[in-house]
Amino acid sequence: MKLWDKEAEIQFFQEALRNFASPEQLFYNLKDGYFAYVPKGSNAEGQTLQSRNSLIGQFTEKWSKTLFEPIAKELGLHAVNSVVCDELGLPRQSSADLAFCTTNNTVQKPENIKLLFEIKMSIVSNYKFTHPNHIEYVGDYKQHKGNPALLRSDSMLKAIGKSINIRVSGIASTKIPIVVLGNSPITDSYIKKVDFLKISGVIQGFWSLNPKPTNSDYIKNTPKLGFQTILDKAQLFNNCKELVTNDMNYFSSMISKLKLGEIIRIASQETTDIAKAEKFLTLIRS
DNA sequence: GATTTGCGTTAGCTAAGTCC
DNA sequence: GGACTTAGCTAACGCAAATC
Repeated sequence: MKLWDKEAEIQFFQEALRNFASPEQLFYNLKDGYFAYVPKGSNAEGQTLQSRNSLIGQFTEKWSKTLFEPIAKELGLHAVNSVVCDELGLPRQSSADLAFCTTNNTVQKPENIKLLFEIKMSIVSNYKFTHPNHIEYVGDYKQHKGNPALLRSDSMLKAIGKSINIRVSGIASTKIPIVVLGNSPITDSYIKKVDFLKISGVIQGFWSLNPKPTNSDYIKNTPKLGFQTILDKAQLFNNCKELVTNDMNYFSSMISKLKLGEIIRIASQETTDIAKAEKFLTLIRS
């Protein structure tokens, strides 16, 4: 299976049309024909397409599961959609889109979840539909009005908010890496933020699974790799392996140097480095 | 120096769907 | 039936750079 590309987007439309969806559910019905997005310079004629949302959401979540399944297997894990875990603030109504777990169940204990993914993917480029089932590429994301995936500020904020929500749900979440998956680049205004989110440990990365979203310029990676464009499956595998095999711990605080120094002094009395770290983590959370 | 333009963001709305 | 989720669009606003 390949990474995200035009064929994946065309496949989505054709599958949806074959199964149940009408052209009106999937495309803007404009003067010049049916379009996935409103081209720049065109008028939306009052339309705001809603009917595609849940369809593309379901498609990208299943698509991601299929892409990650062999990777999970290689690491001795299962790729599971819609994971529920109350201790992590993931109820049934707002489950994790995708996760690597030790079992294939939807309802999971925190200790069996090894990696959490939040998926923020959409149709990226623009396409024109003509009856009965012809779909033609008409331009990249710079040529239409809509902002796909991670280029939308509210998608970024939603992903960050959901991750924070997990991080503040309790210490059970501190051992689980969180990754946001997209299929577009990010905007300039989020470059510093994604790097800071990675350095501070809140989110381990924003990964675009779309190696070539446009032929013109786009942000491929940020300086600290808070955002990365995934170019091949080997890179994807290595990234996942690193997150799953390193025994990592998230911690955060807002304390005085005096208090911090005290914690370090007490922790450093332990004999081994691991024991020092464990003592430090206990103290900083108390 | 004043005005225009562009960008990023928030608030609010929409339609379709899920869950309880 | 009600609460909530989702992604897209519009209106409005603040701000700063560009232009007149």
